[in-house]
Amino acid sequence: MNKKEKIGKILNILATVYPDAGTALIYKTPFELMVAAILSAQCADKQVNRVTARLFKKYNTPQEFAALSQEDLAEEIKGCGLYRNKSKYIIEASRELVKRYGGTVPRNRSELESLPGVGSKTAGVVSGVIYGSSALPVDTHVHRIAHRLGLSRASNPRKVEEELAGHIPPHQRMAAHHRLIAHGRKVCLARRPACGNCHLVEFCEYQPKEDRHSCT
DNA sequence: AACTCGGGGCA
DNA sequence: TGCCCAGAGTT
Repeated sequence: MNKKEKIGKILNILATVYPDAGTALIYKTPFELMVAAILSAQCADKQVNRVTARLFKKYNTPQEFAALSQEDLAEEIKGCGLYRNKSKYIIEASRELVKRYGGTVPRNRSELESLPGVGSKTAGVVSGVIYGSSALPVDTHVHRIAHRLGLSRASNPRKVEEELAGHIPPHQRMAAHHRLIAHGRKVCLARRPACGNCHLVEFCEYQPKEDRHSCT
């Protein structure tokens, strides 16, 4: 079985186990999606949704966010952690959007990554949605699972993405992203993976140690 | 490569 | 209570 077949089988299994993964990630505009993606760092979606529901009733555009002070926005986004960093990133990114992109969110990943607070994973999510899911953002979960399944040995997330995406049709990549994350949170945990409940054991090269459970 | 930011979820 | 995050920037 070559790697393409292996990935295909894995994604088919994940599709049956996590059919609805990622369907809640819907925002009205690319800009609101970008703000939500920045807020998502190290924070569960549930909290992000609670904060953004409140936040977007007051402000919706890059122009409005660009006019806020960091202190004011920090107060608005309390509840999903890292609020000082995130408020700074969101305001500076908004100002950059107004200044360089006419208040629109760029669709190019390298342009997105040049924005404050927008790194590899966030840029991948934003451009993935805008591009109709051609990206396969690699976060810590996707990264860890790719290693355990023997799908990539790279340490750079973008390199991992290249190796995976090459074997996945463009329109299936974002779904794969969300399903791998769902699997990483529920079963393929970083510390104590629930290998007994895993549907992918036949493809997995990872053997948890007796008393120590490292990442790779 | 290691460190910082941070509140909420969960055992 | 302590431990752990659906990251990104800095040193």
